[in-house]
Amino acid sequence: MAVMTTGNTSRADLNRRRILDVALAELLRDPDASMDHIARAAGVVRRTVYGHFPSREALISTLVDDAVEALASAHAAGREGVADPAEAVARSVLSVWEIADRYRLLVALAQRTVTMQGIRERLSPVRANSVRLLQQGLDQGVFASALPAPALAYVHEQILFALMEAVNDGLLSTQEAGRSAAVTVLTAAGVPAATASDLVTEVSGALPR
Amino acid sequence: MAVMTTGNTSRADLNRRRILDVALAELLRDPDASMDHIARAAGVVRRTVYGHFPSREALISTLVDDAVEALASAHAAGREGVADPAEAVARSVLSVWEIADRYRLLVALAQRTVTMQGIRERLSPVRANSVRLLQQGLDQGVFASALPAPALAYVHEQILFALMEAVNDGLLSTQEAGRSAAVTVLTAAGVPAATASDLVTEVSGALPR
DNA sequence: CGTACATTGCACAGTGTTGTGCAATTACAC
DNA sequence: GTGTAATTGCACAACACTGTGCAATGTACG
Repeated sequence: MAVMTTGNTSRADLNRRRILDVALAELLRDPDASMDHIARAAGVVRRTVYGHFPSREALISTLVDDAVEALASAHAAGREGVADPAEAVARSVLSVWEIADRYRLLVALAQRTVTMQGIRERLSPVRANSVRLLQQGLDQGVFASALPAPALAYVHEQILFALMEAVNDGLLSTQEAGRSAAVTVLTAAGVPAATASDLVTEVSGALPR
Repeated sequence: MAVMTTGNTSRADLNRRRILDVALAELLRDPDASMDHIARAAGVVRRTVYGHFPSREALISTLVDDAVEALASAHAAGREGVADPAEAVARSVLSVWEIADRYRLLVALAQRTVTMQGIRERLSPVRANSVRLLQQGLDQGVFASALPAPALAYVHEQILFALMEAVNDGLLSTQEAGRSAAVTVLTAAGVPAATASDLVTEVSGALPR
């Protein structure tokens, strides 16, 4: 009986991880994908999935937990120790872009009445931070939008998803898409296009990458 | 046997219309809403819905037909006889905004693999027009975005939906939301915020309303 | 009133999905 | 190899939804 610490890679754990990865992809394609569909896509029989997750709800819940955590930390990482709202937004978008697929799944599942009524609640603190940041920018006159901050946050979010779809359809490369997303979000908020572009290249160049 | 021309309002026709209206709303909330759910929301029994539409597919198909037609004509109306791409975009957004809910349903249904594979195809000419218009703006330097026109079209579309949700959540009034949508779309495309705002107020003031 | 038509209530078969049980089989470690 | 754990292949029961049939009820209209 080997002592199992975090990071072990037994056969079961590999399967579990693969199931989660495939489930993310499949649920992104169709939020109502069946357990059988997910299982087969993961190269596994439906019964095996139930060996790892007691119910469909549990599987999705695990996905949601991971996504919320990843989103919150990505969002926070982007704006820690940054005073300028525009720069904070730029860094935040670049950071969130890395996990945008999980973010998108969260929103897709939250829209669905059937699946988890708690997603919106668990998402709201993150969104509140986003709104606060945008409000700062509006107050300081860095952003010139006529929209109230909460509405601007919706726009912010949907721009990310629009560019994800663009990447999905081969209109954009993944790397440049992150920067494009940041620039477009800033531009939509009312930052002059040239300023936004310069800011993002500067910020993304200074990233610890 | 009365001669029935378009515009009659028998009891059956009223029910049919109400079912369609309610179905639009319910399917917008949940694209997989059951026939029973839609029927009850329309104050009718499930069997009655099948009296008007032979199948769920047929009901949705009717909705889709109306939506595609409405979208195409709204989109066209916005840019007829207008030379400036920015003004055309502004008018187009204002026009499409009137039927944005039907537009949104189309996109929501198209994402669903199960429901109608033909929606994307029937939507593509409209989207092609949108892309062409945006491309003009980019070529003439009216729009300053670094995004390719097709990607910008995705952003354009999602901004509309974001502001619909904002209206839905009471963050914006319906009337001002239309103008805000136009301004935000233009701003996201790289038109300076002040210019966009002026253009839209001018255009919307000149609208035959 | 009586006729025509729309709606209702119920019952039904077919289908897809979820979650569970259990025995057989397979992979991995020692 | 032997044993332990995971995976597989069925076989269930329960449930929700679709689409149809038919008799009963309701509603408009002359």
